[in-house]
Amino acid sequence: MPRSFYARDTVTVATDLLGCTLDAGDCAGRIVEVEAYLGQGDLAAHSARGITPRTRVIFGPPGHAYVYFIYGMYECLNLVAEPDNVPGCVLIRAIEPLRGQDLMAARRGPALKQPRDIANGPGKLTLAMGITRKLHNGVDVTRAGSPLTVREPETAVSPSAICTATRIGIRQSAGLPLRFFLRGNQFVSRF
DNA sequence: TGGCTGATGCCCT
DNA sequence: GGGCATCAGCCAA
Repeated sequence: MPRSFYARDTVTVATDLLGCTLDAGDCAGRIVEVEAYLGQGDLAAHSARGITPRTRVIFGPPGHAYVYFIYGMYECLNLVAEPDNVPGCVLIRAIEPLRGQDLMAARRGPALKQPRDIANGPGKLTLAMGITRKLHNGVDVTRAGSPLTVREPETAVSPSAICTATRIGIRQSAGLPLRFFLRGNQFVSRF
């Protein structure tokens, strides 16, 4: 997807990312669940307290990856939205595996029981796809040859197929309807 | 089936 | 030093 795709308001980018193919080179999947983190009035967003060494990329140009470390052991992937200097990003929470399933399952390790659990959560997704701060934070996902790219949906997503809910695992601004997922998809983390 | 908890490290106050 | 955009295993029902 071109940079203009990401240079829009965060909620629009979030819903339009549903159905897109996320490609990490040796594996790929269909985005089925996302959350929007806004620049203003959203205390759950890392950008809520301004620019810090960690949040710098969220304030940078759109179409870049923001990867952060959480709970001492997990990485989470976001895609930066909004024009340059305006904060806003989309957390990628779950994918439906399309390519490299065996590799992803191997990366997840022996704890993995069912195929649907390969990447149905932000920490599982980055582990399965080999996404890390060291390799992926700040990379331009619109650049050909980037270690992380996004393509338009293989099958179109109709607006009626998108469910809206509150975000998972946050305390502040918890009531905002900023989580979006594909209706009935078995690879979503929570229905 | 659902709730609780330990693991574990970084960021920011 | 407190809190955190998580996960898996354990326990009680």
